[in-house]
Amino acid sequence: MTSEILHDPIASRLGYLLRRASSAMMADLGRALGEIALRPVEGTILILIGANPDCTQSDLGRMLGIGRTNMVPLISALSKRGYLDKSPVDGRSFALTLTKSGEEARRQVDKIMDAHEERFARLIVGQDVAGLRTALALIAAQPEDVPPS
Amino acid sequence: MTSEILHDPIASRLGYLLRRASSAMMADLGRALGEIALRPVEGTILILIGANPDCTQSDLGRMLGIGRTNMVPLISALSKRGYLDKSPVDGRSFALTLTKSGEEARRQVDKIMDAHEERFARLIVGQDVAGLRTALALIAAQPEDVPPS
DNA sequence: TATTGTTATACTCTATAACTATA
DNA sequence: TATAGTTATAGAGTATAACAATA
Repeated sequence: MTSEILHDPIASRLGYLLRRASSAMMADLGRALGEIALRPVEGTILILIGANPDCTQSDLGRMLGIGRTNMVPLISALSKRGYLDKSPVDGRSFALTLTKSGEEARRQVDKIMDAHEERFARLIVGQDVAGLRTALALIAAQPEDVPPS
Repeated sequence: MTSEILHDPIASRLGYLLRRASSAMMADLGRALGEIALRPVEGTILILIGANPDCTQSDLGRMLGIGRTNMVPLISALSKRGYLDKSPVDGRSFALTLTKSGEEARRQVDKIMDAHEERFARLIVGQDVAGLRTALALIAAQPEDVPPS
């Protein structure tokens, strides 16, 4: 068993390659963002609020494909940590903005994500990166992406 | 908020594209394999045992990046379902083979996975699919992939 | 001493149902 | 009637510690 050569008819499947590549890259980002005690999804939320001040947590959920119930603890944690301000605008929703320290964290996330991307870009230098992005975007655009309301 | 145009500075990140593409493709495979009441990981295990008769569950775990503790319920479920035979070879490990119905299930999985891949191949026709595979394999080969012993 | 299989456990991620308040 | 936020809960997926039997 251990001494035998195992062959892997699954390794050539596009879906499996995608899953393993995604997993490797997410693990790297998780390690990198661990330096500032943020998870990838939390870093992403800071970036998105920075780019879309006064958006709601439902807006973020729609962008990220995360159901509104699962947004609650995410926004709550970032808020308790002093990174977010929630100002009622609607009576039922809150406009989200970054606090001073939230903006500082966002800047660090951006820097960490840039370095993370650069590490992987070096791996695939010589490949058609633009084509890779196009192909991934086409695949990602497939429905699935119909998260719970 | 809802009427505003939200912009998404994260959508251009390679890691995010990978994650969304992987998620979309896994969801599609999950739906497709749902027809025979198997999850992607279970279908994959049937394929791998078919290609590697007499392998152990630890062998499979190493191939898939799944820790040995988490292999237990997977193999147990497929075995209870009558898809696997476990024959002791070692005193401490079992040689896994497909039963008649396991082999039949494996054939169906293969067919379903072929159709699933074909659906997505059509999406990216015209793109450099070989280059895509190469890039994904390079990314997937990054460590991470150091699962618990 | 290292490996295989196992149990128990815990944490994250994701999904559903049900509720309140508001538009 | 639809939407925003919330709570509670359940199911995957993944991780660690600890143990017994075997190599």
